[in-house]
Amino acid sequence: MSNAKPKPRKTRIQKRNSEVILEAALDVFSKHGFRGATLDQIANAAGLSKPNLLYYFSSKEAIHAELLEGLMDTWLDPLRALDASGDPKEQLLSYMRRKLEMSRNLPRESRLFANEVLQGAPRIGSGLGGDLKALVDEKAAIIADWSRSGRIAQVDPYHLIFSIWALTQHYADFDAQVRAVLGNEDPFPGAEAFLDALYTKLLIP
Amino acid sequence: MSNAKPKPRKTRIQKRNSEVILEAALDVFSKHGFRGATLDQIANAAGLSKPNLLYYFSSKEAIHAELLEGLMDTWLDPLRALDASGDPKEQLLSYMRRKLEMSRNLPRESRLFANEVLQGAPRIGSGLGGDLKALVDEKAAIIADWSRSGRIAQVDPYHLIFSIWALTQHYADFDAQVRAVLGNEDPFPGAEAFLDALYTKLLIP
DNA sequence: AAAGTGTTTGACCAATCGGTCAAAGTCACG
DNA sequence: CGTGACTTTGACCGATTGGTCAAACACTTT
Repeated sequence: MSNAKPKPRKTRIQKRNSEVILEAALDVFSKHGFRGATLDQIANAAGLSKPNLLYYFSSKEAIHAELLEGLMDTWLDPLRALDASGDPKEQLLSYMRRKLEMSRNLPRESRLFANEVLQGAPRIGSGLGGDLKALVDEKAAIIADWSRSGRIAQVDPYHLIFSIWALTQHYADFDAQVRAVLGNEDPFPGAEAFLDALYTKLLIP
Repeated sequence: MSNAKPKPRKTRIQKRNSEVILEAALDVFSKHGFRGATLDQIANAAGLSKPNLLYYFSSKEAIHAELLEGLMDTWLDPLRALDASGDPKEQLLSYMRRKLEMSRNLPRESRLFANEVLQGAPRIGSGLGGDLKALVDEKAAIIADWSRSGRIAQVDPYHLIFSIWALTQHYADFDAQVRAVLGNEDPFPGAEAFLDALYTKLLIP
């Protein structure tokens, strides 16, 4: 509240080490959750000493907060790209594919969010109620319009968005379960084919 | 490996306190994850002292393990009920509805599993690769038969099952996010209507 | 090369963690 | 009522945790 962190990294070393720390922290936090992660693990993964970590970030919470904040934008980008003037079915399928690709390419980020939301989003609550809700409301209105004008089937736009989140992130968040069932085969090609068919059929007016 | 825990509770007090402890532990573990939960929290929630907890369970891990094991059956029951001789669409929709109902009525159980799987299922790995995989393989074969005989559309049975897991459990596991977007409105009626339409359309041959 | 700024670390700390133990208390039952 | 088994707990322990601090080190600038 009182003292805004000095975001702008000044020196070359500061920039490099901050990035190294955030990268290591993403690894550790996504694997063990906030409470399960330790500063020693992060410091070790970053190749720095623990006091050195705390020279760059004032606390464990500060690292976690900066990670989440920095990721939020990336995470919501695909939804932002949903274009009211595009072809409805194409827009929604492309949104789904982008989210699925993010699950494949950024599974740690997905699990970081999942850990946070699972436990009630205690450290991000405001971000969900604010930016996220506003964005979803805006895009849900677009989808509702598409439904109303008969360009896609009648669907609840909120649950449609939820379904895209759930189905795509599942492959990152529940990777252990998916792999336990499928063996070590890459699930993403099959997932994309399935989801393509699923949403194509759903959206037919 | 060496010494099987004496499962059978003998006295009345033992039965009662074991249940109280497991109930409290479910609350705490599902809210904070294994690492985030403390014995003091569980003891406090159960209304017992910490040493008293450890009189009934030999360790924190033992409580967690018994919780997971006891829940696994309940959790897989709806899938077990999938009947090869029933009507395909009705069977699958009814499986989905049961899972959705479990998300509504047993959200703590859902989050307990989610926490465990999210972190790579370190304390349950064998259960996933064994019982779960066998059950899913069996039911996937049934669904594949339905597809092959043209009674439902051509769908990958594994991803169909994953989708039911993802879509139903999402409402329990990501409750914080759902509520942040929808307000405090109950999401389940809308979810059921949406999922009904989704799977009805998907399964049409 | 000297001074000042920025960086790194070993040693340390209070708090909390899971878990132990001996002693005290309570219960069932002959 | 008395006795033996069952139950409860306060005090305690070693390990780990997030975090501090002063001193050492390195780098840049003049």
